Amino acid sequence: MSRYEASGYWYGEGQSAPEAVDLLNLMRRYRDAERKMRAQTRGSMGMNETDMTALRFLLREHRKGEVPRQRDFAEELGISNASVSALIDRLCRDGYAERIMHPADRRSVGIVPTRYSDTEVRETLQQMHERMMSAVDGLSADERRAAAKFLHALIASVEWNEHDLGQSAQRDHELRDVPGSKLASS
Amino acid sequence: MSRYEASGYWYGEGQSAPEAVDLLNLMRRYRDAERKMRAQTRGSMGMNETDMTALRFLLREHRKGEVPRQRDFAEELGISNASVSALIDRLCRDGYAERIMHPADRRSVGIVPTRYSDTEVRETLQQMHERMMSAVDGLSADERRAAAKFLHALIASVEWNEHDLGQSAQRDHELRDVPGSKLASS
DNA sequence: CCTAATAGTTAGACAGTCTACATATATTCT
DNA sequence: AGAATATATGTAGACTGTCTAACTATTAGG
Repeated sequence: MSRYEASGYWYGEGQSAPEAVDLLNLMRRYRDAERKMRAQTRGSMGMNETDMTALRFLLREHRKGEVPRQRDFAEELGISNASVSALIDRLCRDGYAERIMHPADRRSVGIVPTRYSDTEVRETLQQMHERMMSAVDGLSADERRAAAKFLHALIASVEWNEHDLGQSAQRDHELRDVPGSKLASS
Repeated sequence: MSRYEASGYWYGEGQSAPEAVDLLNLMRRYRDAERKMRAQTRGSMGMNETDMTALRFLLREHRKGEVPRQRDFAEELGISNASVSALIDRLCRDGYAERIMHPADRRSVGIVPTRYSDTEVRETLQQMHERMMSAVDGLSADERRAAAKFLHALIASVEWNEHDLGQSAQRDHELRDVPGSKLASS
């Protein structure tokens, strides 16, 4: 209990539907749950966020039959080439990946996952993925349509920002006046 | 275009509904869009992830009439007291927060946001939040119900892990032997 | 009072990132 | 072919955010 859902608690068929704010709260709950879960996985594997993301990218590419190069990681992760060098060092040191010569370009280094890393990740993330899949499969066609519409609406709302803002921010850092409070000591 | 939706592209009423995998892909798209957007906001304010999360927590508490202490930040963010000290130093240095004496406990420091920080954040994140609200408001009651059901299902799938794993994770950090593979070069 | 618990700070170490520079290979133009 | 330029990666040194451990100040219990 103590779930804090603002208005509608059940949504059970004939009941009152959830408000927009309830849905956004649910999204936040989902995001937090996922973040927590990923943090746990990372923790148990002794990895940081970036390295974990890199490893998942590597496994994804590998399954597609691609052999990514370091520059691909830099682009995917949004970090510098130098940082990728260090990152791949760590993945290799800990036995998750290996450097091979790239077949087509001798300047490049091909990155491949070890069998170890595949099973390691599969045992954690993929189980959850399968549970999510079967859970969502239990929805009706109409419900899936509605969920997709919902998500499309949210994505559009978020992506709208990227074109709009991005310039006005770093202004007047001096004139900060503090709110009237100052309710110190007592 | 080039949206990659796997099977159903329209979901337009009588059309074929999205598969479970499509919905999970949409969730990923949403997550990536949100992450990107937050990264941009952080960047434009010159802050890192943790500091931004802390500032949003601070504003949330302040609006509720609470005056959080440093230990509250440590708990919320999952970092040590020492790191919170440094974090609050940064927030104060950059004019987003101020330390005040806590009314009830002279050991504690109360943290309050400056008016500056409120407007700064409001101008960025809150606009998006309002757009999301109105977008979701455009859905029908049935659609909102379905979206809620969808999210509940996902949350359950993710949180299931926390009870299941979590103990069998932090074990054997020593004996991890690297795969037999070693399938290096070509 | 004395002891233990709690809130915060400081110091020192470490990890992951960056920029700038260095090296090796590829590509293109005469 | 030879030179100039572009690409892919590696290395060095600095910076930031985190941690643990030790320290001060305050509170709570006996």
